[in-house]
Amino acid sequence: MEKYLSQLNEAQLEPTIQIEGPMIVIAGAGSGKTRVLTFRIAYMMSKGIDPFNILSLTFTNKAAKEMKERIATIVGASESKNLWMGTFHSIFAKILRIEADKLGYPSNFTIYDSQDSGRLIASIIKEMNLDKDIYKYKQVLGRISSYKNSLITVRAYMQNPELKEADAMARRPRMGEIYKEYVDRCFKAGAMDFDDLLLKTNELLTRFPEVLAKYQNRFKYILVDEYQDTNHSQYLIVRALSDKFQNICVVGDDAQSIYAFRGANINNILNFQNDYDDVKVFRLEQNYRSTKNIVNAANSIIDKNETKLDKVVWTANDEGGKIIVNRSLTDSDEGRYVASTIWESKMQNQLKNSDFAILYRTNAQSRSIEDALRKRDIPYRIYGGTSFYQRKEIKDVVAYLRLVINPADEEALKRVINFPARGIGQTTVDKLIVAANGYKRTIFEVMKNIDKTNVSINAGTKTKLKNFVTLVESFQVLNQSADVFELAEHVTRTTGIIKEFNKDGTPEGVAKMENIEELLNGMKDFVEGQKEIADTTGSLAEFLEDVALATDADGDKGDPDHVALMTIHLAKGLEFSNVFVVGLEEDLFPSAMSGNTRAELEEERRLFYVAVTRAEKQAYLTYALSRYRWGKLVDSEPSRFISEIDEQYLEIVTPIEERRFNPMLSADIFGDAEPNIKANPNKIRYKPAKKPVFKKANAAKKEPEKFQVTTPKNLKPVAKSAGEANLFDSKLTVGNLVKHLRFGVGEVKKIEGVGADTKAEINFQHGGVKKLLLRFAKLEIIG
DNA sequence: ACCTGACGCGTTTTT
DNA sequence: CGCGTCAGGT
Repeated sequence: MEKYLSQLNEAQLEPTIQIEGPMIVIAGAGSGKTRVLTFRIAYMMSKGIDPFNILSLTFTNKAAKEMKERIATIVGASESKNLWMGTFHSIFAKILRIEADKLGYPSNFTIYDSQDSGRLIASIIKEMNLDKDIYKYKQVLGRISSYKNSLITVRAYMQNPELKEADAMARRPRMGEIYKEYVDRCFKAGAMDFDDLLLKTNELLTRFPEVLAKYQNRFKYILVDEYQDTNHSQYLIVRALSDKFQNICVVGDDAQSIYAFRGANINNILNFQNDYDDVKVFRLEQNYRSTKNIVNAANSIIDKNETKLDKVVWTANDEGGKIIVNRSLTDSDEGRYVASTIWESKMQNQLKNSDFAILYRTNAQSRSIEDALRKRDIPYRIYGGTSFYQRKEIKDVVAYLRLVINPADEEALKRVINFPARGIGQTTVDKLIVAANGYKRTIFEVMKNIDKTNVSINAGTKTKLKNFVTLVESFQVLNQSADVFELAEHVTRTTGIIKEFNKDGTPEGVAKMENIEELLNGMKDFVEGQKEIADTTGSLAEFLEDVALATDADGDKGDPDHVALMTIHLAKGLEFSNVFVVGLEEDLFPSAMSGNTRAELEEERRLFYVAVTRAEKQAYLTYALSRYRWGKLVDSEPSRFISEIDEQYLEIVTPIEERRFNPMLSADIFGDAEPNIKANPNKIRYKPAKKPVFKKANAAKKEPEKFQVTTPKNLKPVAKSAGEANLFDSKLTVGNLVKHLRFGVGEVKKIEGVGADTKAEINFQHGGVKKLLLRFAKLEIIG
């Protein structure tokens, strides 16, 4: 242990070895907070504290897994196995399953994801004959979610005239009824939504003092990471559990609080010192991650916020390169800039794909970037977006499995009752829902006993319903003997899902089949993996829980050497050597939705701070003058955030292609950007371009063609300098021997593509086979 | 019950 | 632009 502790600086060491009592660690970006948490837990265990008594709450399951593995290497796997470490949602889902009967829930309750919740609410709104343009299901869901996060139950809502009035003012007087119906239906379906996992935990801990005492005694030591992103419901759980022993350690950075939209309350971290007696406060202010330029630039950003704790992040690292700011004409030009810059930088600095990340404000922005990366054959992976488990075909298969575990699961049932089509239409389903509500039974029970009901459904349809019930029950029987993989394979075959997607050879169908195959493979891995873990059964229920709480950040499959594409939210806690923050435009970042209040704008600014502080060596900020939004080309202005950075840390690149290929534009754009920042803070000040982007590598030679990557149309053969063959329009053929600056001599194996995308596959004596874009590769034909 | 085509609306961010 | 919803036809 001593060996590990010696790796810490003094500021890190203090909180690491402070075990007892309430404490807060205010940890600046890149200050080694994960290391402190990890070592602290290992240290506690080395001092004889039973891991069984330690509860560690993380922000993602991935973070928990990594931390656990790290601790295992220090104290041994058998010890660390007993640690309770995970997200609020996954930890308390586990506890709720144990205690479910106290709340009237089955222990195998379903977890509804946001899509399930949304569909149920939409269905309720329809059943109540409400105008769906006024009662927008997403907004209704948002309201309900925020009630739950503030512990406003249906009963509390009904007794609160202010809330009712607020909803009535928003032209939604029947909000309370929807809320009640939604809660009732979830309960009847044996389902909890994400917010319930926290709300019901609170209910459990308040209503049952003996349960509270049990977990208080169990979790004598509690750690909470990313405390700035906890909501009220989570706050109360932490308070309740830590109340007896007060060994509570929270870690966080107010400057990185970016989840207010989901109910996170920044005051939890700002006020922590008032919540407990004799709180010890630690500050980690030395950044080990980034260059001076990046740290200083980030500080100049966060300085603009009023709400913040007192903290100064600094670094002893190198100065580093300035943050490069690039403007493009359109979003696709922006994509091409990013792709070509990655390409160049990889070549010239010997970097891997995984040294790069591209971060954006909204998922929709990934498309133009993807296109550009694909064109250059740069491997990438998109994190988040519609994640694997949210795809239709996957949710369909999973819905069958959910029914096996919990046939009361209304959303799963509605999903697959007529998929693949078996002649049970909407009208029938509507009748079933009405009947189920009338009989106070689940839809599945009504179907099962359809002959004993007075539901007016014709005989043929009744038979179809009975067949469906039999089908699901046969799966339940198989589940007694088969593992998850075997069951799922059986399900996809007997339901006709496989046939459904195979019937037309459309690319979509093929892709869906591949996804289902991937799901099955994942199940096989799960079954294999669970065999090694003693205290799990590898059961279907466990698999489904993993699926329900899977995070987009979880699971890294495929080639690990890829460029990472993700939203800034998802990038929190991660670091990359080179980071591109794209789409820095007003109404996009900061988002148009956040322009109303100072608090919202400050959150956007913290988000920008998070984005910039992901970078270790080099950060790039890009924006486009126009961008496709909703299929229309929309003009955009540079984000105010760019001009908020102290300009001494920036290097503003003048995109040469604008001048070269758009003489009209270049005159306008370069002319009107006068440096009147005070009067118009949204306008960026443009310095004349001093140097090209790749100044170091290109210092010796001028290579204007680097900036000509706009559209293929614009690419014309460029004048060749002596001794350097530009092969763009050359007669390079298969079999030629060529010489490359870095890779040396090689033989041309294949030529593919046309125009700007012409690529040659070359087998180099030393570098192996490489695919090179001819317009960039400086090749000399030598034979 | 189910398919087709027209239309209209939406994008913050996620456990 | 692309998805989901709805009316109309079969």
